[in-house]
Amino acid sequence: MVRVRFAPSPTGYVHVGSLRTALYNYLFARHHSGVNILRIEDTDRTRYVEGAVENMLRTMEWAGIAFDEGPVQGGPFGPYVQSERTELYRDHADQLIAHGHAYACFCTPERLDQVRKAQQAAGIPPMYDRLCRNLSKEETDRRIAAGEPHVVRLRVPIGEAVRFEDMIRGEVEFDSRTIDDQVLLKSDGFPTYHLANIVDDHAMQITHVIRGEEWLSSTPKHVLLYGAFGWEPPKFAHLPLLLNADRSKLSKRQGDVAVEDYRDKGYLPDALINFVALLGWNPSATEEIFTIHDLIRDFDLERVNKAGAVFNREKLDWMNAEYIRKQSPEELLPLVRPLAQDRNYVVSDDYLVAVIRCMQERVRTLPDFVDFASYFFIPPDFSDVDEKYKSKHWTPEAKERLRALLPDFESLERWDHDSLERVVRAYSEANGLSAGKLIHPIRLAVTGRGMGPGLFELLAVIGKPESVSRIHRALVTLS
RNA sequence: GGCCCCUUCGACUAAUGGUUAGGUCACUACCCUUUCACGGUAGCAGCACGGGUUCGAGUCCCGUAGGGGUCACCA
Repeated sequence: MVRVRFAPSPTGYVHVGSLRTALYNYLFARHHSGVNILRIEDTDRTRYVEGAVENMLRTMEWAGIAFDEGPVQGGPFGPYVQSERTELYRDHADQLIAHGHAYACFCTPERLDQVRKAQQAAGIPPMYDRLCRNLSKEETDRRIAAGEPHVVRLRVPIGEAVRFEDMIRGEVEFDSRTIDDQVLLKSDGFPTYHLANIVDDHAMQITHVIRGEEWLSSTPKHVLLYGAFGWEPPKFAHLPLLLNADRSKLSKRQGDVAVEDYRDKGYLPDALINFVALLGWNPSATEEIFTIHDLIRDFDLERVNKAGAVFNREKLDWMNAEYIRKQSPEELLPLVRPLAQDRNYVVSDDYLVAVIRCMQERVRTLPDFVDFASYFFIPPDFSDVDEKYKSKHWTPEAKERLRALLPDFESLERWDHDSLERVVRAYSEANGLSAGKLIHPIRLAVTGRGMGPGLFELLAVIGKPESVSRIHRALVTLS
């Protein structure tokens, strides 16, 4: 039975890289009819962020990533929050010490800092100098009994090759001389990531550890820990990193990295998921749009790439537009409604649906529905009018034609697309001009813009009284 | 700097050792068209470099260069 886990630390928002890690875990679990587990890694009390867990839960739900075991749904291996399992870690640290695989270290942060600086100055790799590694049991016990602050460190074997098989990269080997005597238990009694992670992965019977490549270099420590406990390590799969445009690790400084940012900017969850799924993995290379079911059916860790992938916003925009086009206007309504509300646009559902239908194939994100087409909600004020378009189409002759056409509009009984088109075409034919000579000035007068939906459908949505009055008004105010 | 990982169009990627190196985004042109989009057609553009193995290398091996990650009582 495949059992995988997504193990975020609650830092306040969900990084898109974390989203992809969570997604791959989810896809892998579902593909193999396995179990997807959520575990909160909150062992750093100094980084505690109020509400971060709740936010993460909400974001995962928005993204459609479900968990079979976790803090919300519980499960046979709980609790699924590390800060509630500290006793377990302490017991295991003791066990390690008892078997000689770990030792207490009394070095102060100040001393460690000094040692590190000296090493850097000397040009040698900064590592713990192992001062406390060979303290006698008596001295150790005495100092602990005296209440001296200490940490517990892993006793890394000397001169051993540590190797493991990575499902994505193949065999990876480290010389244990390059591995630090890692702190396992901090002086506050909380475990570090390394200890808690291994203890929990084993306790929760995790079969595959799927995580970001930034963990690759600490994996030998984990392998050593499994060995020290006498446990069989899980299979590892280290995912390539998500990158900025300059190919550095995707970071906050260079744009949006939080899933919440994309949600708030009007990206659909299915689009984000589809996009992020294809960053580092591709099942066919000819198809780009995949439903979550497609992804589950096709997902295969063996096909995950080794190299990092640049997060390309333009392709995400395109994909989001694809997803928006695939929805029905009615499905989009509840997503657009709050945006209209935010801008104090008061319109009926029917009206909003009509606007959505007009704009659907012209937007990339949800807010575009209301921001690209504010004229559906409020009259244009021409403050940001396209001067080129205006000078080309808002000529004295054009205004004359509009004045002449207006009575036909005012007397029009059925104000719908076809009737409007008939009237405009009839007029232009009768006067020997192309329909564009009428269409553009009307568009400008009614919308204040030189682009947008077809004029007749747009007028039909805005309605007769408003359209006619806007034309009248433009005729007097717009010079 | 040590260690580890990586390297196909600008970006995401495909290619049993035998292809004119394919697709998608972006970009360009054209078509459609009342504008903008959508849609359609075409185009631009890539195997980091050097050796080796092989009849044949993007693909296997070695090296070089470049990029990245990591070196905390953070995860």
